[in-house]
Amino acid sequence: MTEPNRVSRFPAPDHQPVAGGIAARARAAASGGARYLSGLNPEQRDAVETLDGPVLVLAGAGTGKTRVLTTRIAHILSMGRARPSEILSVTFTNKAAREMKTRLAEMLGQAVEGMPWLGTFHSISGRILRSHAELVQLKSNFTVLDTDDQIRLLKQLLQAENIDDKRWPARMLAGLIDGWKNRGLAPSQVPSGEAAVFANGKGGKLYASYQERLKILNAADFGDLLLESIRLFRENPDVLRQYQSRFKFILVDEYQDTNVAQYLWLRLLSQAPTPAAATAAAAPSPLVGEGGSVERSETEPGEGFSPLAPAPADRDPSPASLRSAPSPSRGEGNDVSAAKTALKNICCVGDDDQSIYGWRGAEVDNILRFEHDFPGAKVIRLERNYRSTGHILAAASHLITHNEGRLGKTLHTEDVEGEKVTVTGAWDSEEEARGIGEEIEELQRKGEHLNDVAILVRASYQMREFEDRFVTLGLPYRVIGGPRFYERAEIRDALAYLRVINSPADDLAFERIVNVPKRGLGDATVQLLHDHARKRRIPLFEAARAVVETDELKPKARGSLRGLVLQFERWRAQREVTPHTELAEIVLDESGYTEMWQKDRSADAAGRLDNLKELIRSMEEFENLHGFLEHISLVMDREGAADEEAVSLMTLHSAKGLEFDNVFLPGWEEGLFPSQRTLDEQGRAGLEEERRLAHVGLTRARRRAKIYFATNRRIHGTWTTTIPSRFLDELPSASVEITESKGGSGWGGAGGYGPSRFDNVESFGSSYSTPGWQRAQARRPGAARGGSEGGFKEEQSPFSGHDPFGGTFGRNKRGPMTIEGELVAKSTGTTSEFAPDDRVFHQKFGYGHVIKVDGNKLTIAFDKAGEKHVVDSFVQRA
DNA sequence: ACCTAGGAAGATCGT
DNA sequence: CTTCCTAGGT
Repeated sequence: MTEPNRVSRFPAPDHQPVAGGIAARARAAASGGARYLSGLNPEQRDAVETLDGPVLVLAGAGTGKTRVLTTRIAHILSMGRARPSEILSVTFTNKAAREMKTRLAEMLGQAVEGMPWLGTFHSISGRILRSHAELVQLKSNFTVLDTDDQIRLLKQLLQAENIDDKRWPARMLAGLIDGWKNRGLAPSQVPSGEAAVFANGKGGKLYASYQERLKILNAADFGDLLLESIRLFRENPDVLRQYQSRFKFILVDEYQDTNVAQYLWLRLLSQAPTPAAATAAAAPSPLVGEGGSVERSETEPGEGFSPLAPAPADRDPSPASLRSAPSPSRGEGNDVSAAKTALKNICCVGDDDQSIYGWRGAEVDNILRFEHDFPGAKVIRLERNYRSTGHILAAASHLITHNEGRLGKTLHTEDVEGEKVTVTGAWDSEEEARGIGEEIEELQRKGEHLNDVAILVRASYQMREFEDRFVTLGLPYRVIGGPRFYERAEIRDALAYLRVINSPADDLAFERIVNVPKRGLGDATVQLLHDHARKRRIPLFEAARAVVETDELKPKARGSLRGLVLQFERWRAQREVTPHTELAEIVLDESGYTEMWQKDRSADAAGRLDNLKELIRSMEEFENLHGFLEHISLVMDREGAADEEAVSLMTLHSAKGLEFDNVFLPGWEEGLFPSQRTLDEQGRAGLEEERRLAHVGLTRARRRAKIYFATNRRIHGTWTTTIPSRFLDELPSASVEITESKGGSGWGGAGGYGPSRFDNVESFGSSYSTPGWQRAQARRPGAARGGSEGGFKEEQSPFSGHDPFGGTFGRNKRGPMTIEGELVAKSTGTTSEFAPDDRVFHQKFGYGHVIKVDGNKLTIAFDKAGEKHVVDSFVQRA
């Protein structure tokens, strides 16, 4: 996959496009008078055609940002200004990278493999790091640790230091270390004041020993990918030079989300090669700067803008001040013109109003200071929105004006006014879900496609309610960016096996699976291995191999461990002769891992086995095990069948960059959105970020934006009354319509809920009086506590009108009852193939038995998930 | 070594 | 209401 040699073979003096290559094709595409340029508005065109010097494109939501980026690449190629491999193009998410590849492919006709340096900051950094791993004390097959591994490792360190991990949780330390890494700070660079806040001054030391451990484990965490490549560049100017001369053009997407480390990384790469290299590389490179780059490198890597000599920590530990620290050295000596020619052709695209990753270390400051950081930069604003109707855009624009400290853009559209943004109050979160469910069904009847409908939530725990509701309704949905595929336990276990095969020093992986499935190797055994390993400074696996030869273990454990060691050795040998997918199957099989789940009768066991199959399927795309493991933690995200009609359910964060005709925005309540925690921790800056998030949410909508809030929401399991979000008051009334909830009572309406709501329960008919229902109620003692197993809460909670069959009850005479009527009528028309007491299996809820049948709607008591109402096509006979 | 019950603590956002 | 962790029983 990656060719380690590729980089060192560079630089190639030849700028002629390779015949038949991507560039040639781009040229061909351009032959008709640059056809790809037509259809761009003047600003977009300017952004595409301004190739020299730094460019900042301020692109508001829906103004054609991605189009500009991809067209710009096409333009560079077709002008013959660079070859595909000389363009560095970074995005934040894999999704965005993929999107760009697809769009480019459309524009140029496949051949995007020719763009090797299009990817996320992390994947590109990782790739660079692997080529020079030994220079940062790693081996090229190093493991990328995810958050879970990170925490476990830190826990071990805390234990070793005898620090009470109750008082000083590993999570907190992980957060601190992440923060430091985001700011480009190595252990020695952390301001002592900050290093002291954890565990009575041990924070800095722990960070240092964590980094040491990582090297021993041949591992890097996410932050390291950037931090270590920065170090690589600084400590090895020749390596830096290679990349500097390689990349003729740099493009950055979502620049507003870059953190300090990413800024530094970009900054290093965007310099023209330093003099030492200039003689070698600059000559055949007429593209970069005029007359070669003879300027003194005001940026001797390491000094110039290093946050190493940052503001005294006691002045103000806020990131902003640390961030501004480098500026004096950067700005001083004002040889602006020199700096101008020293900088490469870097084009950053972003929108300060969509900066929503402050918590991850993003510095809006980066974009606000662009002109300062890249002197002579040209700033281009894209303000014409091609996405949303007038009212939606007006609402979003007006809302965001409440933020101070923005660069200021005025979005406008030539689209029709369209429908007003609706704001709907629901009594509680269940009603909210019900209301949205019904609105979606209504949209469906109007002929809308479910693919054009999205629900965007602030926090992922809001999703559950919708999922439950949609399962009940039989409404297809897909969760986007939910729990990451590779974060699932079974995937991580499987990967751990493969990791141990690939890299015997991977102690974390070994520890994870040494007793999974159960092999009788418990804490005591593992402890013994640890002692051995530490004493002799060898990996756990080696320790195991050695210990098996002694009689330190009880015979049973010893035999079991020996078996495991032998198995691994066999697998490693097989690796040479067996295709990696096959090997994976063998490993999962022989280790007993598959069997473990096959025997498991719990609800999700079947799903887990499916996931394992999917994992193996996904391995096919890679040449070998090594290549697969390299990419897995960075690139892997399951991409469900996207062509099926389904409502999309996701967080606001993961919605960035997407658009839908119909967007539902539930949960606009104080405390949830804006999130209390953000407010507490970041004050006004936090509030502004939340507001930007709201802005992002609204601008995802093309034709309909529907905001909801609930008056009561369950927080930590207890019902709490909430107040509507302040953001609602910040919407322009002319573009907003207050509507009544279709899911029941509505909040503002005359009196809302009366006691009469309950009166209606009886009259609602069959469902509550049927024997099945009563039996169900009788056999559910949990109901007395508030329905711990789902459903049946209406008994003691006057708030929740949970209706078994997905309709609405209550006294809303119009709409809802009709809908219910339809549903009931439909359901009684069909006869289900199921009967009470049938044993069934459900993809999501697992095994259970049928309590009641009503047409195609079943009431099922699931073994694990409690009682649910589902459409019969969702279950199968067990 | 394994399992279970029970308590305590805790919950954005994601490469 | 969850998940995580510990303690105690087998």
